[in-house]
Amino acid sequence: MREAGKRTRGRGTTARPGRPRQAEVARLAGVSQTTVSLVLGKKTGGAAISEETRQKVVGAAESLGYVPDPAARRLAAARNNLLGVFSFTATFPTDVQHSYYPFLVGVEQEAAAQGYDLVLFTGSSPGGTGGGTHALHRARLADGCLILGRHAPTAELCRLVAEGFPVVHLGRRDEPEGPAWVGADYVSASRGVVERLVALGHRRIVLVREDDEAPASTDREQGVREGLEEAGLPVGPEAVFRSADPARELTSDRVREWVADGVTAFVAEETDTSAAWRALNAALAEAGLNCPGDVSLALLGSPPPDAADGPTPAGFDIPRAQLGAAAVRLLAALVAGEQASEPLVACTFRPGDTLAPPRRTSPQPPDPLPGPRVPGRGRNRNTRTEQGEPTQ
Amino acid sequence: MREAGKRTRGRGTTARPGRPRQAEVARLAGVSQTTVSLVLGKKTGGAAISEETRQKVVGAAESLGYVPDPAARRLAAARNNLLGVFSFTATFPTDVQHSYYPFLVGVEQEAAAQGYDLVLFTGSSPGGTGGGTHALHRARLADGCLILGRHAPTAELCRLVAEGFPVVHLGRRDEPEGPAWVGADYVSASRGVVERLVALGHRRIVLVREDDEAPASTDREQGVREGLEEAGLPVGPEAVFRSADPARELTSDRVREWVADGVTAFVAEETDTSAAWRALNAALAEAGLNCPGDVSLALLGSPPPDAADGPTPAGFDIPRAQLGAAAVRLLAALVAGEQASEPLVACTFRPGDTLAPPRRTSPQPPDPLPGPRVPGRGRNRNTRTEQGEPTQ
DNA sequence: TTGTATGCGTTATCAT
DNA sequence: ATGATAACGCATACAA
Repeated sequence: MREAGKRTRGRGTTARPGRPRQAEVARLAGVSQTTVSLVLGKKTGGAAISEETRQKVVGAAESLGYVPDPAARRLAAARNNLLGVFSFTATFPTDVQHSYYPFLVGVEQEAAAQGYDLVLFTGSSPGGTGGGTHALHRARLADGCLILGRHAPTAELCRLVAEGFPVVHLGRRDEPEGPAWVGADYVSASRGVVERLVALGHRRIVLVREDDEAPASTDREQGVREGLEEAGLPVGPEAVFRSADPARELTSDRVREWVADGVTAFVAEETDTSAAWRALNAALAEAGLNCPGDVSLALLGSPPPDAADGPTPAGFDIPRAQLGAAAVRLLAALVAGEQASEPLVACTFRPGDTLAPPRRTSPQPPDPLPGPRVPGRGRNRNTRTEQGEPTQ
Repeated sequence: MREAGKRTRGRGTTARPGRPRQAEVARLAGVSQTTVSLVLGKKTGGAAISEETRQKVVGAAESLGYVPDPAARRLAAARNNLLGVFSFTATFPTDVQHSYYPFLVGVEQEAAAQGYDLVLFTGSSPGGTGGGTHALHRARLADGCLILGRHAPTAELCRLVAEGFPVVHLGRRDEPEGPAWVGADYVSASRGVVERLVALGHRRIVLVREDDEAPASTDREQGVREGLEEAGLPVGPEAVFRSADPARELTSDRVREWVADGVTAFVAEETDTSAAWRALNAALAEAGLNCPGDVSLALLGSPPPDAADGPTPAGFDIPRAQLGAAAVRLLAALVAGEQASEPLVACTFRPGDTLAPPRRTSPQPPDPLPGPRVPGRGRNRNTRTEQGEPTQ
């Protein structure tokens, strides 16, 4: 049935006119298609190919303007060199501030380096093929998949993971059976900040944070606690001020009280809103305390863009590009069947200009580093924030 | 030869564990693979499929998490719902200023709306499968492809186009056989700016531009000329100051001369460097002329970000997101085999605060509007910029 | 060293 | 209304 060449070409909707195939190159070069594949694929594969045939093939290919068909290549190779990127808010929101752009910088670079292209799954927006909660199904189109937003449908996600599909989440996750992830090492970074303060001579340091259970928050607190503990400083409740509404509850009176009580440095967590940081600055200003002089300040994260003109707060920056790159590396490793290693990426310390040694007028005894001194009403230091080391 | 199932799986380097295929869906549903393809492909193809089998198939596919393999689909000459994005500088450069981000905003939105996912081909960076000048080859994995940078290898590009592969370039192109494109309507926008100036009473207007042959430059000039002509104002060489090095050649003396000669308004083109605009401002400042008072100023484009604190220059903004969206719409149309329509996207006028009526002290006769002023838009006789409508 | 045969997953044609 | 079967273009185990 079917005469030769009956409908050999132009079957599909996208008729591809004269694209030369390996077979034609082969004919022109007087060799077999296999040889063409071998030569053009550069796969010396242990064996060699006579320089003569190689030349013939290359010449023929060139004169025909042969280019390999990626679809065919990928179909045959059983991989498509595609890494999916899933963001459960728009990947490119109109407000650049909240975008994943900084991560994408690293993602793209590393993907290119690893030889992958990126598939941007156009979010959970309607109109997409999958649509809605089933959006994740399209992920299988790629060799593996990167999750960006925090609002991925957990069930779907875990299903993918359970089925062995390589998935990496950008940002920490706590599910035991959840996807692999990479995240910033907030604990170490925060501890490092406290260490600097201690090194400068500060002995009473207060962390100001919002009332949030996000890992990003609890990690920072743990880091601060570790730093304090390490220096033998009190880690009791008086070391942390936690408020759901810092703007109102963090008053100038409260600040004055702290300072009178011997506090010489404040550390604020950084969040979407920077509420803690803003409130702290406002309260200090209202209390008439200025920053490097009267008290030292540090911000556990990058300053909000609208504060670009003030003094640069000391603290740390999240290496977003590196995080993106790390995520891609991890994903590539998973795709290749290798095992993943360290999911944490170190933050970089930002000296800023809000740090100084404490005023000597404070009521602190000038003793160096006191031992594990547990102050009067100190509850025990319960550093166990219990989120455990990442298992990935 | 070859026993059945001898090496059916795991041939490739990256064995993808359980990526379900249509055959497995078929087995689970108790039908043939063909039926699965029919059902999942929604191709009613003349025949119908019993609702019962359809349900079985859909159910099986869903429970298996089946997703069609894009490569296979492509190879079989079908569509992917994948749109390629090719940027010939990094898609996400570290310097956000120069990025395609604003375009991508629209691209993503419109792609989602049209039901496409995006494939970001990781630039011309080495390490990519194709690498170097052959980077464009990978495009064929998608149904069509968007070109972002200005440095795409023209030959390859035209080849794709010649072979009937849907390609849309973001930004004007002049090749007759080149890809379809969408671009900002600089001509109309520039003409509009001149019209405003004229409406304010300006009769002597000078365009300051760099020495560049890019369409973006010549279009602006043409728009200005059209605006002048329309108002019956002189469009001779004295209306355009063109310089390869405005910073040096656009002196304060030159500016004073113009003003003495009756010039009351300047229009500067906007480029990468904003050289014309900067030079103009510098010269005016040095000449002691201030802006809305002594002369009116307009900028044919968006002001450079580092000028954010000065007065907002009047002029127009390029609706980048809309451009991106328009590009996707066009590409989708091409993929669907439809014909393309209007490649130009209108810019939005920016009033700014650098415009005012001319000083009455100038030697202009206060006569109203001389000449054939056509107030309406008469949108073209136009744009005879000769790049013709895209032939796609 | 080169050629032969076969499969990758899908769509499309033609039989049933 | 379904099921075989043949491509699509390339890569590879295996034979020569």
